[in-house]
Amino acid sequence: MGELSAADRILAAIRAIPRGQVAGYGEVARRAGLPGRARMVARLLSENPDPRLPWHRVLRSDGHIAFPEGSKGRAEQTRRLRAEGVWVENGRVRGIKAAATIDEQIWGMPPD
DNA sequence: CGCATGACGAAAT
DNA sequence: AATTTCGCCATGC
Repeated sequence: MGELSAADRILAAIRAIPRGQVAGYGEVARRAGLPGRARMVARLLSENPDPRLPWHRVLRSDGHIAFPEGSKGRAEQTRRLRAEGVWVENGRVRGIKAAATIDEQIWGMPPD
């Protein structure tokens, strides 16, 4: 039977992040069965050609967007996340821990 | 093989 | 809480 490559498992883990939610690079790596390989996740994303991949849902472990301030990527990622109802402020996603508020559980989206 | 690079992480400061 | 330091992993030269 065909074994999935590490890259395929990482991509699958990224695609598995639900809309409106986020995950850290290292977190994605662990979910793909590759603990300690956050940088591999980052490398794959940097070279990913698939526009369908929800790359914007992947952040640093501290909730920060990896792209530098003022960069196009930072702006685009912020835009995409907000479009899914994620609260982003100063290149930082809030609610990493308290991700599930009552409203999110009921409406699948944080309150206005 | 050694060294630099990078969409990283955890701990120390 | 923000930065710096150091560790890790995959690649490319």
